[in-house]
Amino acid sequence: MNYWLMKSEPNAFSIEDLAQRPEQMEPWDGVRNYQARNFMRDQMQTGDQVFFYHSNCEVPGIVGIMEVAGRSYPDPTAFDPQSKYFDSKSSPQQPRWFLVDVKYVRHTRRTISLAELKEHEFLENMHLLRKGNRLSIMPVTKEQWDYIMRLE
DNA sequence: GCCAACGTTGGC
DNA sequence: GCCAACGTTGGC
Repeated sequence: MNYWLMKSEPNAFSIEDLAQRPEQMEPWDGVRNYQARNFMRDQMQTGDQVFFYHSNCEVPGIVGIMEVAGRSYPDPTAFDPQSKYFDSKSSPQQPRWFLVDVKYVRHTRRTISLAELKEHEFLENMHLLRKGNRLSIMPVTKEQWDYIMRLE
């Protein structure tokens, strides 16, 4: 089993949005970064555990936990000219962008803020905390995962 | 709103 | 292949 962190701007899609349909799978669409795509396409497996991270908001941080609900498949929004994620260079025959479905697990008991995460030397190697990091999907080690769970 | 850091694009 | 210009991310 792998561990991940996935960012979303709560204005666009928040943990509350995800929690509204706890039994349903939600497609994590719109990712248009190759590194993030590769994680989803090549490495994510059903049952992987994921931190839901709110970015670009008042208190950026980890707000919940979700689960990968299946293997990746081509992102249909890339084929849809009406979608803001449309990419003419991606076709069903040769898809460029992939996604996975995710499933709500739970909120964390509180927001574990970016500022707080930065205070922990143990976490200094997290992708999230590295200078200039802009990845929206990144792996988390089991050790980092367990450590953060104990902060909660 | 600012701006640093980064990724992508495209001319050469 | 280089690199300047541009667009985006995301903390602050």
